[in-house]
Amino acid sequence: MSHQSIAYHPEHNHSHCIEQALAQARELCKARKQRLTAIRELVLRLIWQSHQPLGAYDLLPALAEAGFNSAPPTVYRALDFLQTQGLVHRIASLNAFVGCPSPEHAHDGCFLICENCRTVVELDAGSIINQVQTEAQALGFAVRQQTIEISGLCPNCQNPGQSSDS
Amino acid sequence: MSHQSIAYHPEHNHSHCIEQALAQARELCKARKQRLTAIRELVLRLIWQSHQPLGAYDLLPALAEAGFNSAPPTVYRALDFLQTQGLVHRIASLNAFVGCPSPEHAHDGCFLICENCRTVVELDAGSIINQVQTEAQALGFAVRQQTIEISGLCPNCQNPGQSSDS
DNA sequence: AAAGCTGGTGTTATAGTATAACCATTAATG
DNA sequence: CATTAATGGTTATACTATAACACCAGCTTT
Repeated sequence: MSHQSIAYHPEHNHSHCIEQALAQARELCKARKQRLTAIRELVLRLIWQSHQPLGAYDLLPALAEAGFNSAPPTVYRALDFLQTQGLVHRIASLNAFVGCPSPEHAHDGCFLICENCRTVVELDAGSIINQVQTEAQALGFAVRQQTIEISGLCPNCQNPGQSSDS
Repeated sequence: MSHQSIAYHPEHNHSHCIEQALAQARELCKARKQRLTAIRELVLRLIWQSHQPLGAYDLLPALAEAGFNSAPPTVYRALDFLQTQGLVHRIASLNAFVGCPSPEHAHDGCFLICENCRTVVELDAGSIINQVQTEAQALGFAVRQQTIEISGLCPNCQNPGQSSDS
Protein backbone atom coordinates (compact mmCIF):
# COMPACT_ATOMS: atom_id res chain seq x y z
CA MET A 1 0.00 0.00 0.00
CA SER A 2 1.55 3.33 -1.04
CA HIS A 3 1.28 6.45 1.05
CA GLN A 4 -0.86 8.13 -1.58
CA SER A 5 -3.47 5.43 -1.27
CA ILE A 6 -4.28 6.57 2.28
CA ALA A 7 -7.05 9.13 2.21
CA TYR A 8 -5.45 11.24 4.94
CA HIS A 9 -2.29 11.74 2.94
CA PRO A 10 -1.90 15.21 1.41
CA GLU A 11 -0.84 13.65 -1.88
CA HIS A 12 -3.80 11.32 -2.05
CA ASN A 13 -4.97 11.36 -5.65
CA HIS A 14 -8.63 10.69 -5.52
CA SER A 15 -9.37 10.72 -9.22
CA HIS A 16 -6.86 7.91 -9.56
CA CYS A 17 -8.46 6.22 -6.59
CA ILE A 18 -11.95 6.19 -8.07
CA GLU A 19 -10.94 5.18 -11.58
CA GLN A 20 -8.90 2.31 -10.25
CA ALA A 21 -11.81 1.15 -8.11
CA LEU A 22 -14.15 1.14 -11.09
CA ALA A 23 -11.68 -0.61 -13.34
CA GLN A 24 -11.10 -3.28 -10.73
CA ALA A 25 -14.83 -3.71 -10.23
CA ARG A 26 -15.33 -4.27 -13.94
CA GLU A 27 -12.51 -6.82 -14.02
CA LEU A 28 -13.74 -8.67 -10.95
CA CYS A 29 -17.33 -8.89 -12.14
CA LYS A 30 -16.21 -10.09 -15.53
CA ALA A 31 -14.03 -12.77 -13.97
CA ARG A 32 -16.86 -13.83 -11.70
CA LYS A 33 -19.45 -13.74 -14.49
CA GLN A 34 -21.47 -11.18 -12.57
CA ARG A 35 -23.22 -8.28 -14.30
CA LEU A 36 -22.03 -4.82 -13.32
CA THR A 37 -25.10 -3.14 -14.81
CA ALA A 38 -25.48 0.59 -15.39
CA ILE A 39 -27.28 1.13 -12.10
CA ARG A 40 -24.75 -0.87 -10.14
CA GLU A 41 -21.79 0.88 -11.71
CA LEU A 42 -23.37 4.28 -11.10
CA VAL A 43 -23.99 3.49 -7.44
CA LEU A 44 -20.41 2.30 -7.08
CA ARG A 45 -19.14 5.47 -8.76
CA LEU A 46 -21.24 7.65 -6.50
CA ILE A 47 -19.96 5.89 -3.40
CA TRP A 48 -16.40 6.35 -4.61
CA GLN A 49 -16.91 10.08 -5.14
CA SER A 50 -15.29 10.51 -1.74
CA HIS A 51 -14.05 8.59 1.25
CA GLN A 52 -17.06 9.75 3.22
CA PRO A 53 -19.67 7.01 3.49
CA LEU A 54 -23.02 7.72 1.84
CA GLY A 55 -26.42 6.67 3.04
CA ALA A 56 -28.69 4.75 0.69
CA TYR A 57 -31.02 7.72 0.47
CA ASP A 58 -28.17 10.05 -0.47
CA LEU A 59 -27.83 8.07 -3.67
CA LEU A 60 -31.42 8.34 -4.82
CA PRO A 61 -31.34 11.89 -6.24
CA ALA A 62 -28.33 11.07 -8.39
CA LEU A 63 -30.05 7.95 -9.69
CA ALA A 64 -33.07 10.04 -10.58
CA GLU A 65 -30.88 12.56 -12.44
CA ALA A 66 -29.35 9.75 -14.42
CA GLY A 67 -32.81 8.76 -15.60
CA PHE A 68 -33.32 5.70 -13.44
CA ASN A 69 -36.22 5.23 -11.14
CA SER A 70 -35.28 6.36 -7.70
CA ALA A 71 -37.27 4.27 -5.28
CA PRO A 72 -35.40 2.79 -2.32
CA PRO A 73 -35.44 -0.82 -3.52
CA THR A 74 -33.41 0.13 -6.57
CA VAL A 75 -30.52 1.49 -4.58
CA TYR A 76 -30.68 -1.23 -1.92
CA ARG A 77 -30.55 -3.89 -4.61
CA ALA A 78 -27.49 -2.29 -6.12
CA LEU A 79 -25.89 -1.99 -2.70
CA ASP A 80 -26.67 -5.63 -1.90
CA PHE A 81 -24.97 -6.69 -5.10
CA LEU A 82 -21.94 -4.50 -4.45
CA GLN A 83 -21.65 -5.80 -0.90
CA THR A 84 -21.91 -9.40 -2.05
CA GLN A 85 -19.12 -8.77 -4.54
CA GLY A 86 -17.05 -7.13 -1.81
CA LEU A 87 -17.01 -3.82 -3.67
CA VAL A 88 -18.55 -1.80 -0.84
CA HIS A 89 -18.81 -2.17 2.92
CA ARG A 90 -21.68 -1.12 5.10
CA ILE A 91 -20.73 0.88 8.19
CA ALA A 92 -23.22 -0.24 10.83
CA SER A 93 -22.59 2.64 13.19
CA LEU A 94 -23.41 5.15 10.43
CA ASN A 95 -26.01 3.29 8.38
CA ALA A 96 -23.89 4.19 5.40
CA PHE A 97 -21.76 2.62 2.69
CA VAL A 98 -18.16 3.09 1.62
CA GLY A 99 -16.06 1.71 -1.20
CA CYS A 100 -13.75 -1.18 -0.46
CA PRO A 101 -10.16 -0.72 -1.66
CA SER A 102 -9.43 -4.45 -1.78
CA PRO A 103 -12.49 -6.26 -3.13
CA GLU A 104 -10.53 -9.12 -4.62
CA HIS A 105 -10.69 -11.16 -1.42
CA ALA A 106 -13.72 -11.41 0.84
CA HIS A 107 -13.17 -9.84 4.25
CA ASP A 108 -14.74 -7.76 6.98
CA GLY A 109 -13.36 -4.27 7.18
CA CYS A 110 -11.89 -2.51 10.17
CA PHE A 111 -12.65 1.18 9.84
CA LEU A 112 -11.30 4.45 11.19
CA ILE A 113 -14.06 7.04 11.04
CA CYS A 114 -13.21 10.71 11.49
CA GLU A 115 -15.95 12.48 13.40
CA ASN A 116 -14.98 15.83 11.95
CA CYS A 117 -14.44 15.33 8.21
CA ARG A 118 -16.26 11.97 8.16
CA THR A 119 -13.47 10.38 6.12
CA VAL A 120 -13.31 6.62 6.56
CA VAL A 121 -10.15 4.58 6.12
CA GLU A 122 -10.16 0.81 6.03
CA LEU A 123 -7.33 -0.78 7.99
CA ASP A 124 -5.40 -3.85 7.17
CA ALA A 125 -6.74 -5.47 10.29
CA GLY A 126 -4.92 -8.76 10.45
CA SER A 127 -3.53 -8.43 13.96
CA ILE A 128 -6.76 -7.05 15.39
CA ILE A 129 -8.72 -9.87 13.86
CA ASN A 130 -6.27 -12.40 15.25
CA GLN A 131 -6.64 -10.89 18.68
CA VAL A 132 -10.42 -11.09 18.43
CA GLN A 133 -10.18 -14.71 17.30
CA THR A 134 -8.00 -15.55 20.27
CA GLU A 135 -10.35 -14.01 22.80
CA ALA A 136 -13.42 -15.55 21.20
CA GLN A 137 -11.86 -19.00 21.07
CA ALA A 138 -11.03 -18.81 24.75
CA LEU A 139 -14.78 -18.73 25.35
CA GLY A 140 -15.53 -21.35 22.72
CA PHE A 141 -17.18 -18.84 20.42
CA ALA A 142 -16.98 -19.45 16.65
CA VAL A 143 -16.47 -16.15 14.85
CA ARG A 144 -18.28 -15.66 11.57
CA GLN A 145 -18.37 -11.91 11.05
CA GLN A 146 -16.69 -8.92 12.63
CA THR A 147 -17.94 -5.37 12.90
CA ILE A 148 -15.04 -3.13 13.96
CA GLU A 149 -15.62 0.59 13.60
CA ILE A 150 -13.41 3.10 15.36
CA SER A 151 -14.54 6.72 15.73
CA GLY A 152 -12.22 9.59 16.48
CA LEU A 153 -10.21 12.27 14.74
CA CYS A 154 -8.05 11.74 11.69
CA PRO A 155 -4.59 13.35 11.63
CA ASN A 156 -5.78 16.28 9.55
CA CYS A 157 -8.64 17.11 11.91
CA GLN A 158 -6.62 17.06 15.12
CA ASN A 159 -5.16 20.49 14.38
CA PRO A 160 -7.61 23.18 15.46
CA GLY A 161 -8.50 25.88 12.95
CA GLN A 162 -8.28 23.44 10.10
CA SER A 163 -10.83 23.36 7.34
CA SER A 164 -13.58 20.78 7.65
CA ASP A 165 -15.10 18.70 4.93
CA SER A 166 -18.61 18.77 6.37
CA MET B 1 -15.28 -12.78 36.82
CA SER B 2 -16.66 -16.15 37.92
CA HIS B 3 -17.63 -18.85 35.48
CA GLN B 4 -21.27 -18.52 36.42
CA SER B 5 -21.28 -14.89 35.36
CA ILE B 6 -20.77 -15.92 31.73
CA ALA B 7 -24.12 -16.33 30.04
CA TYR B 8 -22.99 -19.41 28.10
CA HIS B 9 -22.17 -21.32 31.26
CA PRO B 10 -24.68 -24.06 32.18
CA GLU B 11 -24.68 -22.87 35.77
CA HIS B 12 -25.33 -19.27 34.87
CA ASN B 13 -27.84 -17.99 37.43
CA HIS B 14 -29.78 -15.34 35.66
CA SER B 15 -32.06 -14.28 38.48
CA HIS B 16 -28.93 -13.45 40.44
CA CYS B 17 -27.56 -11.71 37.38
CA ILE B 18 -30.52 -9.38 36.99
CA GLU B 19 -30.96 -8.56 40.67
CA GLN B 20 -27.32 -7.72 40.99
CA ALA B 21 -27.49 -5.49 37.94
CA LEU B 22 -30.44 -3.58 39.37
CA ALA B 23 -28.88 -3.24 42.80
CA GLN B 24 -25.69 -1.93 41.27
CA ALA B 25 -27.63 0.49 39.11
CA ARG B 26 -29.40 1.89 42.16
CA GLU B 27 -26.10 2.28 43.99
CA LEU B 28 -24.36 3.91 41.09
CA CYS B 29 -27.13 6.38 40.42
CA LYS B 30 -27.31 7.28 44.07
CA ALA B 31 -23.56 7.85 44.23
CA ARG B 32 -23.71 9.96 41.09
CA LYS B 33 -26.80 11.89 42.22
CA GLN B 34 -28.68 10.70 39.18
CA ARG B 35 -32.34 9.72 39.33
CA LEU B 36 -33.15 6.11 38.49
CA THR B 37 -36.84 6.84 38.02
CA ALA B 38 -39.56 4.21 37.71
CA ILE B 39 -39.49 4.27 33.93
CA ARG B 40 -35.73 4.04 33.80
CA GLU B 41 -35.60 1.19 36.26
CA LEU B 42 -38.32 -0.67 34.42
CA VAL B 43 -36.51 -0.32 31.11
CA LEU B 44 -33.30 -1.53 32.73
CA ARG B 45 -35.14 -4.48 34.26
CA LEU B 46 -36.71 -5.38 30.93
CA ILE B 47 -33.36 -5.26 29.18
CA TRP B 48 -31.88 -7.49 31.85
CA GLN B 49 -34.66 -10.08 31.45
CA SER B 50 -32.22 -11.94 29.25
CA HIS B 51 -28.85 -11.67 27.59
CA GLN B 52 -30.56 -11.18 24.25
CA PRO B 53 -30.53 -7.53 23.22
CA LEU B 54 -33.93 -5.86 22.90
CA GLY B 55 -34.96 -3.24 20.38
CA ALA B 56 -36.45 0.01 21.63
CA TYR B 57 -39.82 -0.93 20.20
CA ASP B 58 -39.77 -4.28 21.99
CA LEU B 59 -39.92 -2.34 25.24
CA LEU B 60 -42.97 -0.25 24.45
CA PRO B 61 -45.67 -2.87 25.14
CA ALA B 62 -44.25 -3.60 28.57
CA LEU B 63 -44.17 0.10 29.37
CA ALA B 64 -47.79 0.38 28.35
CA GLU B 65 -48.73 -2.57 30.57
CA ALA B 66 -47.01 -0.90 33.48
CA GLY B 67 -49.24 2.12 32.99
CA PHE B 68 -46.76 4.47 31.37
CA ASN B 69 -47.30 6.10 28.07
CA SER B 70 -45.71 4.05 25.39
CA ALA B 71 -44.61 6.46 22.70
CA PRO B 72 -41.12 6.02 21.31
CA PRO B 73 -39.57 9.13 22.90
CA THR B 74 -40.26 7.72 26.35
CA VAL B 75 -38.22 4.63 25.82
CA TYR B 76 -35.47 6.38 23.91
CA ARG B 77 -35.09 8.88 26.74
CA ALA B 78 -34.77 6.08 29.24
CA LEU B 79 -32.27 4.32 27.01
CA ASP B 80 -30.25 7.51 26.56
CA PHE B 81 -30.05 7.91 30.31
CA LEU B 82 -29.05 4.30 30.86
CA GLN B 83 -26.39 4.53 28.16
CA THR B 84 -25.00 7.74 29.64
CA GLN B 85 -24.74 6.03 33.01
CA GLY B 86 -23.06 3.06 31.37
CA LEU B 87 -25.87 0.73 32.43
CA VAL B 88 -26.70 -0.45 28.93
CA HIS B 89 -24.85 -0.64 25.64
CA ARG B 90 -26.30 -0.20 22.20
CA ILE B 91 -25.37 -2.88 19.67
CA ALA B 92 -25.08 -0.98 16.40
CA SER B 93 -25.23 -4.04 14.19
CA LEU B 94 -28.55 -5.10 15.75
CA ASN B 95 -30.16 -1.73 16.56
CA ALA B 96 -30.71 -3.15 20.01
CA PHE B 97 -29.71 -2.70 23.62
CA VAL B 98 -28.11 -4.97 26.18
CA GLY B 99 -27.30 -4.61 29.86
CA CYS B 100 -23.73 -3.80 30.84
CA PRO B 101 -22.24 -6.06 33.51
CA SER B 102 -19.63 -3.51 34.58
CA PRO B 103 -21.23 -0.06 34.58
CA GLU B 104 -18.95 1.33 37.29
CA HIS B 105 -16.35 2.48 34.79
CA ALA B 106 -17.11 4.07 31.44
CA HIS B 107 -16.04 1.91 28.52
CA ASP B 108 -16.96 0.71 25.07
CA GLY B 109 -18.01 -2.89 24.96
CA CYS B 110 -16.65 -5.66 22.81
CA PHE B 111 -19.46 -8.09 22.10
CA LEU B 112 -19.85 -11.70 21.06
CA ILE B 113 -23.26 -12.11 19.41
CA CYS B 114 -24.63 -15.60 18.83
CA GLU B 115 -26.54 -15.74 15.56
CA ASN B 116 -28.56 -18.71 16.73
CA CYS B 117 -29.71 -17.99 20.30
CA ARG B 118 -28.95 -14.25 20.03
CA THR B 119 -27.18 -14.25 23.38
CA VAL B 120 -24.67 -11.45 23.71
CA VAL B 121 -21.62 -11.60 25.95
CA GLU B 122 -19.46 -8.60 26.66
CA LEU B 123 -15.75 -9.32 26.59
CA ASP B 124 -13.07 -7.87 28.74
CA ALA B 125 -11.51 -6.35 25.69
CA GLY B 126 -8.30 -4.85 26.97
CA SER B 127 -5.93 -6.52 24.57
CA ILE B 128 -8.16 -5.97 21.55
CA ILE B 129 -8.53 -2.32 22.41
CA ASN B 130 -4.79 -1.99 22.82
CA GLN B 131 -4.27 -3.55 19.42
CA VAL B 132 -6.74 -1.13 17.88
CA GLN B 133 -5.01 1.80 19.57
CA THR B 134 -1.66 0.68 18.20
CA GLU B 135 -2.90 0.41 14.64
CA ALA B 136 -4.77 3.71 14.81
CA GLN B 137 -1.79 5.55 16.25
CA ALA B 138 0.41 4.29 13.46
CA LEU B 139 -1.81 6.33 11.13
CA GLY B 140 -2.01 9.31 13.47
CA PHE B 141 -5.67 8.66 14.24
CA ALA B 142 -6.99 9.65 17.69
CA VAL B 143 -9.45 7.04 18.90
CA ARG B 144 -12.50 8.26 20.80
CA GLN B 145 -15.00 5.43 20.55
CA GLN B 146 -14.89 1.82 19.47
CA THR B 147 -17.65 -0.33 18.05
CA ILE B 148 -16.55 -3.97 18.13
CA GLU B 149 -19.27 -6.53 17.53
CA ILE B 150 -18.46 -10.12 16.66
CA SER B 151 -21.14 -12.39 15.20
CA GLY B 152 -20.95 -16.14 15.19
CA LEU B 153 -22.02 -19.15 17.22
CA CYS B 154 -21.75 -19.47 20.96
CA PRO B 155 -20.47 -22.77 22.42
CA ASN B 156 -23.97 -24.01 23.15
CA CYS B 157 -25.19 -23.42 19.61
CA GLN B 158 -22.29 -25.12 17.83
CA ASN B 159 -23.70 -28.56 18.62
CA PRO B 160 -26.37 -29.51 16.11
CA GLY B 161 -29.72 -30.68 17.42
CA GLN B 162 -29.50 -28.38 20.36
CA SER B 163 -32.46 -26.31 21.53
CA SER B 164 -32.58 -22.74 20.36
CA ASP B 165 -33.65 -19.72 22.33
CA SER B 166 -35.31 -17.96 19.42
C1' DA C 1 -40.74 -19.34 -33.49
C1' DA C 2 -43.30 -20.60 -29.07
C1' DA C 3 -43.00 -21.71 -24.45
C1' DG C 4 -40.69 -21.44 -20.33
C1' DC C 5 -37.07 -19.78 -17.29
C1' DT C 6 -33.94 -16.44 -15.05
C1' DG C 7 -32.20 -12.20 -13.45
C1' DG C 8 -32.74 -7.38 -13.28
C1' DT C 9 -35.64 -3.52 -12.70
C1' DG C 10 -40.10 -0.68 -11.85
C1' DT C 11 -43.57 0.30 -8.59
C1' DT C 12 -46.44 0.59 -4.49
C1' DA C 13 -46.86 -0.10 0.04
C1' DT C 14 -45.27 -0.87 4.53
C1' DA C 15 -42.14 -2.18 8.35
C1' DG C 16 -38.72 -0.77 11.53
C1' DT C 17 -35.72 2.72 13.93
C1' DA C 18 -35.07 7.30 15.83
C1' DT C 19 -35.74 12.24 16.80
C1' DA C 20 -37.84 17.17 16.75
C1' DA C 21 -40.73 20.19 18.99
C1' DC C 22 -43.77 21.73 22.24
C1' DC C 23 -46.22 21.46 26.53
C1' DA C 24 -47.30 19.81 31.34
C1' DT C 25 -45.65 18.23 35.56
C1' DT C 26 -42.55 17.07 39.14
C1' DA C 27 -38.38 17.50 41.84
C1' DA C 28 -34.48 20.18 43.58
C1' DT C 29 -32.78 24.66 45.05
C1' DG C 30 -32.53 29.10 47.08
C1' DC D 1 -42.85 29.93 48.47
C1' DA D 2 -40.74 31.12 44.10
C1' DT D 3 -37.65 29.79 40.77
C1' DT D 4 -35.33 26.74 38.01
C1' DA D 5 -34.02 22.37 36.15
C1' DA D 6 -35.16 17.78 35.06
C1' DT D 7 -38.50 14.55 33.64
C1' DG D 8 -42.24 12.82 31.09
C1' DG D 9 -46.58 13.18 27.75
C1' DT D 10 -47.92 13.92 23.15
C1' DT D 11 -47.99 14.62 18.22
C1' DA D 12 -45.77 14.58 14.26
C1' DT D 13 -42.18 13.43 11.29
C1' DA D 14 -37.60 11.92 9.58
C1' DC D 15 -34.68 8.29 8.40
C1' DT D 16 -33.54 3.38 7.18
C1' DA D 17 -34.86 -0.90 5.06
C1' DT D 18 -37.72 -4.56 3.00
C1' DA D 19 -42.03 -7.16 1.17
C1' DA D 20 -44.60 -8.19 -2.64
C1' DC D 21 -45.91 -8.19 -7.20
C1' DA D 22 -45.55 -6.73 -12.16
C1' DC D 23 -42.84 -6.27 -16.28
C1' DC D 24 -39.34 -7.15 -19.52
C1' DA D 25 -35.10 -8.62 -21.79
C1' DG D 26 -32.23 -12.34 -22.78
C1' DC D 27 -31.59 -17.01 -22.76
C1' DT D 28 -32.69 -22.20 -23.20
C1' DT D 29 -35.37 -25.91 -24.69
C1' DT D 30 -38.20 -27.81 -27.76
